[in-house]
Amino acid sequence: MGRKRTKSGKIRLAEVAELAGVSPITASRFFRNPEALSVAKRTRVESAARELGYVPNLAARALASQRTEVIGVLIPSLTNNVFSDVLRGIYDASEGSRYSIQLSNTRYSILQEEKLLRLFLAQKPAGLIVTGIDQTAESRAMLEAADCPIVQIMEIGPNPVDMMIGFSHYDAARAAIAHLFAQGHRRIGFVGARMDPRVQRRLDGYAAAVKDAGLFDQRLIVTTATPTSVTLGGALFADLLAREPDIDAVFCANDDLALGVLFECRRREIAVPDQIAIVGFNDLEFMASSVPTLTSVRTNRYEMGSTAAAMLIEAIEGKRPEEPVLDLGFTVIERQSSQTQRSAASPRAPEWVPAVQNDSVTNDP
Amino acid sequence: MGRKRTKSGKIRLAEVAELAGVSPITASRFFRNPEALSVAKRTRVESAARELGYVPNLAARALASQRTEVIGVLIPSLTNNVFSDVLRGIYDASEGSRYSIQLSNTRYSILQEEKLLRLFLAQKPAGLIVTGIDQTAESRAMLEAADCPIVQIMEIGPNPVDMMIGFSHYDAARAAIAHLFAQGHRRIGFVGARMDPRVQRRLDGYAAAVKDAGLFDQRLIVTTATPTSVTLGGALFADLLAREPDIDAVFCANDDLALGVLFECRRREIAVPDQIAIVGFNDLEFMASSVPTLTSVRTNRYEMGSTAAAMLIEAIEGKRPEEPVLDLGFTVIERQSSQTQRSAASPRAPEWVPAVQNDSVTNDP
DNA sequence: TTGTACGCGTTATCAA
DNA sequence: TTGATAACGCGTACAA
Repeated sequence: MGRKRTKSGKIRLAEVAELAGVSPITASRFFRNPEALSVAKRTRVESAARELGYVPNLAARALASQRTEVIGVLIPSLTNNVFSDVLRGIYDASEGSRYSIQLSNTRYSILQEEKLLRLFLAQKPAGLIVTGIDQTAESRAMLEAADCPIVQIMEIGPNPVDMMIGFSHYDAARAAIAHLFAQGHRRIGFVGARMDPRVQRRLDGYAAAVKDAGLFDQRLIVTTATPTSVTLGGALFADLLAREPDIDAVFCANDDLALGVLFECRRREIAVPDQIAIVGFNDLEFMASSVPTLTSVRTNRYEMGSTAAAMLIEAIEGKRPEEPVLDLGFTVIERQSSQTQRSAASPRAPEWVPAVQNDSVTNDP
Repeated sequence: MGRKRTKSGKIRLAEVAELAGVSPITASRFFRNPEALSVAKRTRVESAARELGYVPNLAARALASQRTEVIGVLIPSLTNNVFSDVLRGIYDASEGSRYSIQLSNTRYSILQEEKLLRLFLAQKPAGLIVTGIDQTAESRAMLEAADCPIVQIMEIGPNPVDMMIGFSHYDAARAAIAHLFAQGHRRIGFVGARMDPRVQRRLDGYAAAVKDAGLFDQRLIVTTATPTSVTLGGALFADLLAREPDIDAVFCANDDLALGVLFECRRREIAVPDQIAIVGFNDLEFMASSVPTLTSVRTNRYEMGSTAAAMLIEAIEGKRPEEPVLDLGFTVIERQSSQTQRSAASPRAPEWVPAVQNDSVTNDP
C-alpha cells in the first residue's frame, strides 16, 4: 500500500478509485469513455471525483497514452485583423472540447513555418491547422508524413495535404473587378502590400479579369513587400496617380489600403466614387461606416476558423468529413465607393444606405 | 538491459546517453544545465543527441519534474487591436525561450476568467499573465495562492498580486482632456463603449478633469456596454449631438469610436476641428493618416506584452525585478483633429503634417 | 562532476 | 464490464 496522497498535495486517480471502490483503471475509463462503465460504477466514480475535486494530470496522461490533446496552429500574423478573426473562431470552437490550442506566428515566412512545424510535430500534436497552401517542400513532406489530421485554411487549391477550408482569392478578385466593370469603370488600378501568396492570387485574379476585357496595363499595378497599413494605402495610391492620372477605379488588396486610398482622395479633393471608385477586400467593420461607405469583398473569417477547428476535432475523433475541401465563398458587398450611376445623390440621403442583402453579389458555393 | 528503442520509434534520453557513454542523468543535465557537465562529456552528449536527432519528451519531463514550461495568458479579447499588439509582444518575447504560451480568451468576463484561472492553475503553469486588476475575490485568492510568478498587464494600481506592468488610464484620460482645455475647448463630450474597467477609468479621468475646471455635465457623457466599433462611434456621437448640440470637443474612449465620430461629422458636414475637436485613445495606425489626422493617446502595447513576458521569464528563473510595478506611461499625440488655433489652414498644406516628436505631451515615467 | 534508485500519475495490454 | 501488471520517458534526491 503506497502513499494515499501525492507529494504535491494533489488528488490522484488512485484516490478517486479508492473512494469509489473501484480499480484505478476503471476510474480512468470513466474520464475517457464513461459509456464503458456500468451505471452503478459510473455514478460512484463521478461522485468520488467531485467530492475530492479531482483534476486529471495531463502530463501523465500524455506520457502514458503517447499522444497529446494539443492542436497546433500556425498563422502568419497575430495583428492582422484577418487572422485575429480566424483565431477567435478557432479558440471558440476548441473551447469546451478536450483539446487545447498551441499557437505560433510564422511572420509570413515559410522557412519559419517549416521550423515551427518541426517543433510542433516533435510533440505529436492531435491535429494541426496551417495557413495557406504554399509550404516549403520540406514542410509539405513533414505534413504528409504526420500521423494526425491537418487542415489548411484561408484558401483552397489542388492537392490538399489532408483537409482544406477557405475560398478562392483569385475568383474573389475577379468578382470585384467584374463589379467595377459593371459599374462602367475601365482603367482600374491595383494596390497591394505584403504580397503574400493570397494577395498575389488576388493580383492574378485582377490581372486575368482586366486582360479578358482587353484592358490590362502593367502600369496600373502598384505593389510592395512592405506590411500593409492605412498610411501605406495612401502612399501607394499617390504613386499610382503620379504614374497614371487617368485611372477611374482602384482595387485594393485589403481594406486598410482602401481606407488609405479614401483618405488620400479626400486630401487631394478627388471625389469618390465620381472621379475614382474604390473597392477593398475583407470587409472589415469600418468599411460600412466610412464616408462614402466602401465596397469590399466579404470573407467568412470567423467561420473559417471555427469550422476548421470543428472539422479537425471531428477528424481526430475518427469522423472524417465526406468532402475534405470546403469552399466558404465570398460576397462582393457593393457600397457607395463604387456605385457610379447614382453618385450624384447626396451622401446623406437615407436611400444611400446599402441594402446588403439585395445589392450583393454572393458566391456561396 | 531494457529495450533500446521506444515502441513509437522515438529516440529516448537513454539512447543518447548510451551512445555518448554516460548515464542517462548526465545526458538529462546536458539539456537543462549544460554548464554542470565537464566539457568532455558535454560535447559527447551534444554530438550523440544531434546524431540521433533526439527531441525531449515534454510530457515525461513535466510528469517527472512536477512542473511545466507553460506560461498561461488570459486576455479579454482576441480581436481588439489593443490585445493583438500585446499578444504579439508576448509571443515575440517567449520565442527562443524554453517556455510556451497557453492563451485563453475571457471575453471580458471576470467569471470566465475565474473559471479559466482554475483550469490553468491545475496544470501548474510556470508563470501567468493576466489582464487588469479587477479579478473576482476568488480569482484573487487563487492568484495569491499560486506558486508561480504572475504579471498583471494593461494598467497599474495598488496591491499587485505579484508583478504589474501598464499605465494609468485615469491619468492618460486627464492628459487628453488637459490638451483639449489647452486648445480652448470647454464643452467636451465623452463617448465610450464596452465600459470594461479600463474604459471606466478613462471616464473617471475625464470626469475628474472637467470637474476640476467646473465644467462637468452628466449630459455630455454617452456610454454603452455594447462592444466597440467604428459604426457605434458614429451612432453614440449622434446621440450626444441630439442631446447636446453645443459641444465643441469629443473625447473617445478608443480610436475606433473616434474614427466613427469623424465619419459622422463628415456625414453631417461638421468641420473638424473647427466646429468640433476629436481625441481618441490608443493611437492605432490609421489615426495618423485620416483626414484630418486624429489626435490620440499613444500607449505602449507591444512593449507591454514583450516586457511582461520577459519579466515573467526572468522571475520564473529566479531573477525577480527590483521594482515589481512598471509604469509604461503614455503620450498624447497631438494632431489636426484637436488643433483649433491653426484650423483655418488648408488640410493639404504640408505644414499640417504633425511633427510628433515636437508636438507631443509625453508622460514617460 | 557523475551516478543509483526510485517515483511522477496515467493508460495500454491482456486476461478474467 | 473489470482488473492486474507493466510500461510511458524523464527528473529528484541523495550519495559517491
